[in-house]
Amino acid sequence: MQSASPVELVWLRDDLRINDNPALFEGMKHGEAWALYILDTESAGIRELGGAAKWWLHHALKSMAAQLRELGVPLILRSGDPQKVFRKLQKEASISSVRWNRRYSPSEIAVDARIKEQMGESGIQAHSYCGFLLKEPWEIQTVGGTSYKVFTPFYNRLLEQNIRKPLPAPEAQSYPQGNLPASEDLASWQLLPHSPNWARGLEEAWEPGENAVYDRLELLIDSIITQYPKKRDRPDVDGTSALSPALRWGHLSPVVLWRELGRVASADPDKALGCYALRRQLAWREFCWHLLFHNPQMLEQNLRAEFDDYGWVEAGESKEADALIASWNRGETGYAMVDAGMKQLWQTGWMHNRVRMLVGSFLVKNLGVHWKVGEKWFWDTLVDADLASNSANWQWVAGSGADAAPFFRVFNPEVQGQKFDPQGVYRGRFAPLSCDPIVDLRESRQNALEAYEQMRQLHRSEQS
DNA sequence: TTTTGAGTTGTTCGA
DNA sequence: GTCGAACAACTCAAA
Repeated sequence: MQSASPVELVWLRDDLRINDNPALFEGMKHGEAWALYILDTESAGIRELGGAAKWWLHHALKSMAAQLRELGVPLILRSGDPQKVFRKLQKEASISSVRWNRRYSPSEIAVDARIKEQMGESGIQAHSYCGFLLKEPWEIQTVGGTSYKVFTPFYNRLLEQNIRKPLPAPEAQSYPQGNLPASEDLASWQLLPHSPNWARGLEEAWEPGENAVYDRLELLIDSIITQYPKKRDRPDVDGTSALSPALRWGHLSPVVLWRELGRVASADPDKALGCYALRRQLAWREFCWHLLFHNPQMLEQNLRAEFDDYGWVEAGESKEADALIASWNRGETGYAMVDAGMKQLWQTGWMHNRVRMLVGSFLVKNLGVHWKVGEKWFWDTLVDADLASNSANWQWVAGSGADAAPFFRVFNPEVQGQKFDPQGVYRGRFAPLSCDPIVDLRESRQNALEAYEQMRQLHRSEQS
């Protein structure tokens, strides 16, 4: 089943788009291109996708396959260990080169490095590109040549950078005539939930894939952006970009968004503040990947080691602990803002940014539960679950991160409700029924502050 | 090497 | 009702 001339293989991962996709663009430029997506179920350290992410991936791949078909590019689906997948594919077809856009988590870097090596041994070219971030994590450096640990100076340095021009969608090629290597059936991957189908709310809320992105971007630029600095904090209105899943799955290139915001800011002064505020948020995504790239241990460990002594409750530690965690998971804490957030997450696979902070603060500080418990739950339930953002932001909330909120900053869900959901619209939509509070806010806050004080003293005595 | 200024997103208390 | 201070020093980044 040898193809007539060697093919350009484009290995798709978190870049399910045709616009500004460097690997796809270059592959198609150099010859007949085929696209490949591997569901990696075997590589060491690769985290299995959460349920909501699997749902998204299923639909995103379907959408991407259709887009690629129009470009004349076949999409081959394979599952298993990428090394074995490539070895097999090398026997089934004559491959000239493999291209991909880089990934940055420690285990993914390891996988990609092995593939690059394997290609080298087989005499196949391997090229990687920057398509997931604005800048490579190693390109942003302090004056001293080290990585950043504080957001603001990182952001200022990012603003000095030239952000490249986006690439257009590639021109179509004619769909390959001969036999193609077999593709696995997407349905056989069983990414969709079955009995029960808990994804109905997700189906109503989202349309995975690149097609839906540009409608949302248009709405954002036409109207939302003007009010963005104020309304992005309001969970009761449609005031955020809602582009996080598109960025997570690569339906939207951060470069496209960054440049578009720059263009709009200079074209319309009324929108400039909103554009810069959203750019700043996009820079947070960038900062999280910068942090993870330079501190790969942060997926598992507190970035500030003294928090190892905090004494957070872990899952499975006791019946009482598991009951608290279960109440939080289900949105049955008795605090309407927390419960609304957790129910929004469960129903739609997404939660408003401000509410994420508040439910996080509640879990870690008021319930005294380890941030890893929350991190895992978010990983499983968010359609935009992003490894770097998730771990960096949970550590931020917990106070254990490099540039974290001071620990004494404890969100009060009732005060937050008054401020950001003044009419109770958000609470009413997602948590109309309330139960008895599972903890006392004042008392649990006091306990947290005391435990923090104890940890600090322990840390000080350890140091001396 | 030392110094200096700054650091996403909050709450509570008391004047 | 409103406003400023306290909460806690500590680390980072740049000069």
